[in-house]
Amino acid sequence: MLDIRLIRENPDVVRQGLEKRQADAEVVDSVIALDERRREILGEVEKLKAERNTVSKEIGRMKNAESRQEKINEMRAVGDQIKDLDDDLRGVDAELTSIMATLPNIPSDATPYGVDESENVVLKTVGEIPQFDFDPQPHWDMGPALGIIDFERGVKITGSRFYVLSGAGARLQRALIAFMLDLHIKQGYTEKYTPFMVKTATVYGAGQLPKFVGNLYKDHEEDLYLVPTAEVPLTGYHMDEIFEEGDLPKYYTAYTPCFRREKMSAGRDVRGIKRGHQFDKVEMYMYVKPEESDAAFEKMMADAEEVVAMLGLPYRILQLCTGDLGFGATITYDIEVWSAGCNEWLEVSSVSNVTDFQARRANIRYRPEDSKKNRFLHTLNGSGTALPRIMIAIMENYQQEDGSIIIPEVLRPWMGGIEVIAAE
RNA sequence: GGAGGGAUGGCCGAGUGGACGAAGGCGCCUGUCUUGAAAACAGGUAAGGGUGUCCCCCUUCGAGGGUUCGAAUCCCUCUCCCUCCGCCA
Repeated sequence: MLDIRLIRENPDVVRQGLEKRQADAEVVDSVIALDERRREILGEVEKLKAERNTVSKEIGRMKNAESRQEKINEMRAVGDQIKDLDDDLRGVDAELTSIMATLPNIPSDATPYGVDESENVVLKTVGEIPQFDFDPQPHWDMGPALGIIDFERGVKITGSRFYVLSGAGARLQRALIAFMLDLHIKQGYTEKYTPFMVKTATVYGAGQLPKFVGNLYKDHEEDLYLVPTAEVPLTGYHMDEIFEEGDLPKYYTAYTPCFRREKMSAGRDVRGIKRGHQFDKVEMYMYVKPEESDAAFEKMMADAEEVVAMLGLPYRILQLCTGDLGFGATITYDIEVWSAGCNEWLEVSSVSNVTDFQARRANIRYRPEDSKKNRFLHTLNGSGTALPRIMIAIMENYQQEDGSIIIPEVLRPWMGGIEVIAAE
């Protein structure tokens, strides 16, 4: 959610921000009109309420029955007016917030302008793209051949875009999760195990609603959503709370499965495990003071980078342009790893500074030491990292001619010492 | 799933139609006293909003509706928590 004051006082900043994102900037005008109307009604209704409050107190003290009744009648009329105005106000308010809820965050000045993902900027590329003296296979061939990914069983028990990991494949994923969580703990994050189902207010607070209803799974009977990312419960974790300044920053990491309907990507990436309706992810999340969020962003980025670096995967870092930024983000870096079999860069992490956008929606503030006024804090989120795609990169980049896979050294402690995954 | 009880400020806890944004206590802050601290005493101590800026107004006593001139207090709906029974990993 944007600050209504920003829109009121600097509408051009907001318009330009929306335009940079290739979003419709005209809504700003309706927001301003509604805001004006709202404050107009508010002024009127508050004046009437003030009158009613003072007169009602007088009535309580009045002895003379006649003049007392007269005042009561007067106030009854005032009460009717208040009721009408309150109804108007409710209507205007609802309309205003429903529009506000659909406005994305304003891009940071540090985010380069661009129309769409084709204009994202490669900041750096690290590691050598592996060369093979044989034809490297894609994971969707390797997985079934090694008996570690079972696509047919996944489809049988659930449907398309579901798969079963088996034996060393399942264990590899579990090793990666443990490796990442342990690394993030060392980097200063506190591990959280959160609910995988959340209520509407929680999804709204993280900014996934109302805009992304179509991508969420929902239990309509209980009115609960399956989390599309750990970012959602980690935002909700401190919803409606006020921190003391000294309690910040808070760094959290959490493993969760993520559930996404992928309605927008129907027919895309249907092969392999690149885009499933259910995938696992380890997430990093930060609550920080506004003046610290730029530095926090750099830290989180470095922390995510360490994951892929330690795994020895060739990767590159992309800075998203304004046209490709996520809904709540002001600035985002993506990490992509190379996959030798699919022959493409795979996005495994996305680190964003959301500034006060989620904090405002979820009502998360802190009390500055030198001020009475509570302020919204800043939140950041980043994957550290998404499991299936990391699995793809490991399988494809560490493959050998006989179809076996070498396990990266750093994972072996969690693999029971297994060094190679080979066909039985 | 069945039966009952509850939700008030940072915490405990009073309050069943008017002087209650809310007694009292704890905690915290400031001042007096003190070389300093403690104690004692005095004062202060919620959030949000407003074409208000040290003065005021509005809203908020789990949430949302309603009754009333006036609601923490009465009515309705919902949520959450606790106790007992049943079921269960």
